[in-house]
Formats: sequence, structure tokens, C-alpha cells
Amino acid sequence: MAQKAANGATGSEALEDSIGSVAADPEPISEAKVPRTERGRRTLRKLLDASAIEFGEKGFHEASVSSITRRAGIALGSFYTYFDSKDALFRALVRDMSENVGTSARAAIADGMSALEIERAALTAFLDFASAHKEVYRIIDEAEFVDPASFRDHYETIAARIGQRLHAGSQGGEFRQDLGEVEAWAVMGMNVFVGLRYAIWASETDTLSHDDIAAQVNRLLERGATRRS
Amino acid sequence: MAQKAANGATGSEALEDSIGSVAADPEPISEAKVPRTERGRRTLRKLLDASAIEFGEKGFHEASVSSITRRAGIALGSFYTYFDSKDALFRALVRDMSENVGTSARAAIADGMSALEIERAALTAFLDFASAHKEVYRIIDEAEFVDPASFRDHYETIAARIGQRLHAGSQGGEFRQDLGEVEAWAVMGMNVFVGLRYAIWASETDTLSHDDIAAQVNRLLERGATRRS
Amino acid sequence: MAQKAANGATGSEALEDSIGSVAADPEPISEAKVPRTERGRRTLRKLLDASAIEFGEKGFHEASVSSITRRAGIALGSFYTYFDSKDALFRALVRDMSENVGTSARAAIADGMSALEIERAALTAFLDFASAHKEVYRIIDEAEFVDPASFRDHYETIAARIGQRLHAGSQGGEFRQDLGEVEAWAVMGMNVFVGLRYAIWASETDTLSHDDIAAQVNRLLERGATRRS
Amino acid sequence: MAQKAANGATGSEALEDSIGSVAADPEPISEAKVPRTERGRRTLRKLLDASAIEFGEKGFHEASVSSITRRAGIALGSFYTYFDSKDALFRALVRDMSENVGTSARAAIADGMSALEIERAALTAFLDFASAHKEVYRIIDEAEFVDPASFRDHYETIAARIGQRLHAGSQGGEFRQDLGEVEAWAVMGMNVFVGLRYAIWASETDTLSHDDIAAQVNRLLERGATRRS
DNA sequence: AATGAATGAGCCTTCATTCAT
DNA sequence: TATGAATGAAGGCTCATTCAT
Repeated sequence: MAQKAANGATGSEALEDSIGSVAADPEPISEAKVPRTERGRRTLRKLLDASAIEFGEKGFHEASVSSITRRAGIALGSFYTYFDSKDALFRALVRDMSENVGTSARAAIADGMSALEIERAALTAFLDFASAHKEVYRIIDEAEFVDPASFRDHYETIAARIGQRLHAGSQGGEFRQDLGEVEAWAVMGMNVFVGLRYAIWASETDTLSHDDIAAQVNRLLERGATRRS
Repeated sequence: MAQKAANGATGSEALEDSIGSVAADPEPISEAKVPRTERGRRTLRKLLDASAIEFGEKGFHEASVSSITRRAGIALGSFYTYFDSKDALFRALVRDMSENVGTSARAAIADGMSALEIERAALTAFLDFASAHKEVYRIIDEAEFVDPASFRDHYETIAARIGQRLHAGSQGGEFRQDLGEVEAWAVMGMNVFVGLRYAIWASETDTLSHDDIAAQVNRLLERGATRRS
Repeated sequence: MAQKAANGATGSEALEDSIGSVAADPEPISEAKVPRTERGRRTLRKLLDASAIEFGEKGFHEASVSSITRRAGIALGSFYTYFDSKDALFRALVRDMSENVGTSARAAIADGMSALEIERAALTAFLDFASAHKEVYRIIDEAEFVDPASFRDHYETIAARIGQRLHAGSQGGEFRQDLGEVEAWAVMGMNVFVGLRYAIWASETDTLSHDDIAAQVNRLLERGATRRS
Repeated sequence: MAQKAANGATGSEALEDSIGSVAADPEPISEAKVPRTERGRRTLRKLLDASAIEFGEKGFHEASVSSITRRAGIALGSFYTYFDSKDALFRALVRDMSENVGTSARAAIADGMSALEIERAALTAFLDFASAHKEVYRIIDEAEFVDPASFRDHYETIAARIGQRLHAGSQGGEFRQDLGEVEAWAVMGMNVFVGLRYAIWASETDTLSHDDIAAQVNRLLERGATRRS
């Protein structure tokens, strides 16, 4: 199963990881303050996990700082030991999650895959990840209204990566030469909406596996993006 | 220019129109109360126009009822003569806009077009509409958090329409026989994300016209969805 | 049945009657404006009936002018053709009802009754009236907070009447000579609370008739609570 | 003076007391949240005292949360640290006061009193209490419209207690055997209305002491209104 | 670091009353 | 007289953030 490819966490590990390098990082992604004690790190983790659930379930505005701290099992006031504001927490979450989505996709790509195989594997990994972390989808989407810069950055980054893959496919002779940014956004849109329908809104009556779905999208790509022999 | 195809309004005309036929409408889309005087109709219109702008610019949560009435030039309390709540207004707006987006796309389709030409025309119309009414895009997107049912309904309806077009294309021998729901969502995703990039986030340096962009997407569809001769 | 003694209306007839003499009345009880047309009189009546129900069911603050006019089947603005304010309507209602309660009690008193028989008949009549017009009870009670003067006046008037009856009973040699204001208020209290319990809060399991209850209270008056040696 | 018997407070002490034992209390009467700090307890007290005055003076609807917090000398928002709503505060107050009224009456009863003496002492205590805490009377009365269940419960509880006393008097051979619920409500009514007239509406010209008044009501109980032959 | 009380700006909504038709 | 839209003051409540312990 491609499930393995999906990072099994909400992204807080990565966020925590990045924290360690905040000082050295010229552009710190995380807005979390750095806990100095083990206890502090544990509290930060609880806060991140709780907020991912709360934001995912209720959305940014309905989730309150107090509901988050309540879920995390800490006192309201403690929140501000770790984040400057509710916005800052949300931004940290979005940016971290944004990174993670890409990570899981890239992890699915193995050496020796054809360009088409790569697209298929990436979509399957994305579907797996989205199924397992529906809140990530919701949170990133809501960033359009809470942290527009991150939202845009998220999709531009992904589009750029897809663009690179398409270009590589062209170089390898598998794809057409004239694939550019338009095609990259189109491919991303296919993936995102297929994910919306079959991962986020998956219904009980759906019978196709994530692999099957990716295969169907792949066929769309194949006969369209491939070069005529 | 395909601009002509796009409905040039924010949707308030349609909303107003539907009001006139509420009695006959088995499922009234609008949640607005029905004004009985000419003055009332004028006020309702002002309210709808002002709210579309406010919601578009600030988003649902940042836009306040008082900011909306201020922009509309009416008293705060008058708002509730027309809508039961801020939510009700938003829902009315979303549902109405949702209808309008489809309307403009369908208006772009002319008799005698091939299946591919239809897709291209629909996308061009969508890009035109989205360019002219960026707030519509934003408002419908935010419905994911404020009126999820409408949001989902919006995309499911569009997917269904695209599915019908693909099916018709298959019947006409132009498209493959095995196109289904997955392909419909993939096509919708291409259109939406290309719209996001080239209509909503259109940058000054972009040189491609909406038609050019639609043509590029069309080529992706053509070599993919078409039957091999 | 003593039911006959109870005025079968909410009091609006009496109010209307009094309207005719407003000009001549040095202290007009009703605050209603005087309609000049037959249509106007009908509208006023609808307003009074509707408000008695609304105030009785919801209380003064929960009943709104618009809920009253809606129930009356007239337009909101028309309200102010008949009353200067919501308070004025309430006051008119209270004062009129206050009069009616006394009327029904006095109607129950027949010539030739003994002093004790009079008390019993008055209580029975009150219980009948209260059962049939629970809203009257509630409205007069709420006057304590909306129109305190009327509330106090209501009970002082009744106490005075009871005082007169007690005095007459003394004169007739049936009652003690030393009955005064304290006893009058005590008797009123008995009646009101017995009414609260057995008319307003009457429960399905109560088996005593209003006459039976009045008889029991009568015995208390007759010989107190003590045992005869 | 029986004044001593009356609890000299508005009831907030009792409310506070009950808070301390909330955990053990199977049915917590108070709807107040439990403060965990000393400062919190002080604030709660200020809130309760201020609200008793405000509700007593202005009534429930005219008293605003902001007027209460202003009088209490705390910030508006702090109110909601202690009560979920204005209604909840009122209910807490009513229920607590309801308890207290009974307490003061029972405190007035001494061992060895005859049944009649008990009634007299109870009424005197009630008159004292009502004189000193007119706001309590008003607040409980207004509960008829704000918290009807408590209002009814209040009087049903008192009636039950009076019924027990009457029954005990019968058992002791002092009262008639046939005294029941009707007589209990009648006695309560006497007390309440005598209290209304001579405690709440006491006028400067009244010369009778609370004891004198209670004695007169006592005589009514002892031998009714009739003349001894 | 943690806690939880305190703060107050700000928001949605209600509704008595006025006004123009 | 009747109508119903318009008005705006007022109120309850929320919640991000600060503060004292």
C-alpha cells in the first residue's frame, strides 16, 4: 500500500524539528516560541496536536484559544507561552502542513519510475495522505482567508514541483516539449479535486481504490501528455 | 472577446428575479424576505451589492453587518428587514452566485460546437467571469466553512454537468467510452486551478489571453480524451 | 354554577365601553385613543384581544408589539393609531382587567346572603373567573413590574371592598367587632393563593370543586383552625 | 425583637457556602461556576450582592449585565467567568433566596411553642425578614416570569411546610383534624399578603408592630372571623 | 512555566417607535 | 386609517489577550 508513503502525523514533528533550527534559519517558518525544558516541549506538542484537531473540525474562527487549550489539557494562559497569538499558531500549522504534503508525495517517488509512473505514485500518495489527514486539507484551505500568503505559496510551490516533473518528463522524451505552467496548474487541479471528491468526501458507495483512481487520471495524462510516436 | 458570455453582475439581479417568482418556486434558493414596495426592492439590492463587495474583500468573519449596512447606506437595523441573520445573507449570496457561475458557462456554449470546442468555450467563459468577479470565487470558497452544504453542492453540480458533457462527447464518437466521474472531477479541477492562477491571481507579466490558456488546456484534453484514430 | 357570574370576556368590552366616556371622565382609565369609525373600533378590539393573549402567554417583555399586531392581523404601524406605546396598552389592559375581576365577584353576591355566604360566593366566583382567564392573573401580576401603581391600586381596592364586607358582617352581628385592615388583607391573601393553587395551577388530580374549596376556606373563616371543645 | 431571627443577608453567603460543597451536593442549587482562588470568591460575592440590589431595584429586564458589573466594580466580561448568562444569575439568586426565606422562618420556631404560637412566630419572622429585604420579595415574585419553575417550587415548598405544621397541630389536639392542603395555601396567602401590605408597602402611618399584626392574624386562625356566642 | 481570573472592544440581534406613502 | 420599511439605541455575549500569583 502506498499508505506507507504518507507521513502518519499531523505535521507537528516536523514543526518541532524545525524549531531546533530556528536560530540558524534566516526565515523561520515556525512562529512557535522555543521551549527550553522537556516539559515545555511536551506542552507545545499537545498544543499543536490539539489545535490541528480543533481547526480541522471547527475551522479557524469557531475554534477558540480556550477550546484548544482545553483539549490540550493545559491552562488558557499557558497558550501565550508558546505562541504570540492565535493567528501565529494557525500560520505555523499551515506552513508546516504545507511542507508535509509535499514530503509525502516526494517520498512516494522511487528511482527508475517513468514520468507517468511518478505522477501516478504522487497522486496515490496524496490521496492516501488526504484520507488520513482530512483536517490538513481543511486547514490549508482556510488559510486562503487567514493567511493568504501561505495559501498562495502552498499552491505555487506545488505547481512549481509539478512543473519540474513535467519538464523532466519532456527531457526524458516521454512528454511533449510544450508543457509549461498552464499544464502544471491543470495537473495540480486534477489531483486536488480528485482528492476532494475521493479522499475528503469519499462516500461509502465508492468502490475504486486510490490506485485505481490514480490510474484513471494517469490515463488522461498519458494520452494527452505523451508524445505521438 | 468571450467577455460577452459572462454575466456582468454579482448575481443580485438573479436573486431579485427569483424573488419575484418565489410563490411559484418549489424550492426558493434565496433566503431573503420579499419586499413589497419598490423602495424595499431598492434597499434589498443595495444590501446584496454591498455585501458581495464586503464579503469578497474581507471574508465572512471580518465583514460585519454594520460594515455592510454602512456601505449600503442604510441603517443597521434595516438589515434584518431583509435577512434573518448574517449567515442567511451569506447563504443567499453563495447559492445565487453558484447558480450564476454555471449560467455564464452554459451561455458560452453554442450549437454545432464539437465536444472539445465546448470545453474550451466553457473554460474561457469561466476565466472571463472569474476575472471580472473575483469576489464570487472567494465567497464560494469561503462557503466551505460557512455553508458547507452549498459548497459541496456547488462543485457536485458542476461535476455532474461536466460529466454530462463528457458523456455526450462519448456518444458523439469524439471522446473515449470509458469517461466517468473521475474524469469529470479531474476536468473541473483543471479548470478551477487554472482559473485560480490566471484569473484570480493573474499577474501583470502574464501574456496569455484567456483563450490561449483554454486552448492549452484543451490540447491536454484532446490528446487524452479523444479516441485514437 | 357560579360560572355565570364570571364575565366571559378578557375585559375588552369594558375597556371599549369606558372609551365612550373618556371625554367626560376626569381620570380616564383607558389609555387607548378613540376610534371614530366602525372599522377602527373593530381594529381596537382585535388589538386588545390579541394583546391579552400575548401578554398572558409570553409576559410583557417577551411579547412584542409586532407579535401582537401579527396576531391581531394588522400592520405593525397601525398599533400606534390606537396606543401611544406598548406600555400604554399594557396599562389599559391591567386597569380594565382589574375592574373586571371585582365586577365578577360582586355579581356573585345576592341579596339575603349571610356575611359568610357572601365570602364563599365571592371566592367561588373568583376561582371560576381565574380558571377561565388565567392570563388575567398573570397580567395583573406582572403589573408589579410594569405598572406598579396599578398593581398596588388593584389590591388596595380589593382589600377595601373586603374590609367593607367584613365591617358589614360586624354590623350585622355575624362577625367580630374588631375586624380591620389586617383581616381584610389576610382574607384577600387566602383567596388569591387558593386561587393560584386551585385555579391557575389546577392539576388533573384535584378533585375538589370550586364550591368545595370555597366551603373549606369558609370554615376557616367561620371558626378558625382550632378544635371546638 | 424577632429581627434577630431573620438572616441578615441577601443570601449570597448561603450561595457561597453551597459552592464549597458542590462536589458533595447531588443537586447543586447554584448555577454559579466555582472560583478556585480567593480573589475569585470575592468577585463572585460582589457580583451576587450587586445583582440582588439591581434586580431588586430595577427588576430583571431593566437591570443589565453591564449595570450589575458596574455596580460590582468589575469588568463586563468578568461576569461570564461566574455565570453562563444573565438568566443563570437570576435563577441562582432566586433559588438561594427561596431557601433563605424558609430558613429565617424556621429559625423563629422554638421548642415548646404551641401550634398557634408557632404560626405567630413564623409570621413575625417573615415580616421582619421581608421588611429588611424587600428586594427578596420582588425578585422571587418576578421569578414567575423569568424562572416559573422556581417560583412555583418556592410556594409549593412553603405550603408543604405549613401543611406539616397544621398537621402537627392536629396531632397535638390543638387544631382540627380536617385541615389539609387548602388550609395550608390559605394560611400562606394570609401571611404573604399581610407581608405585602405591612412589610413591603409599610407606610409611615402604620402603627402596628410586626408582633401586633401577627397576633391579629393569629386570632383569625384561632377562632375565625365569627363572634363567639 | 503554569494558572485562571480579569479585561473590554466588538459583534449580532432585537424591538419600540417614527415616517413616508 | 393602514401599511410596512426605516431607524438606531441598547443589550447579551464572546473571546483574544493581559496580568497577578
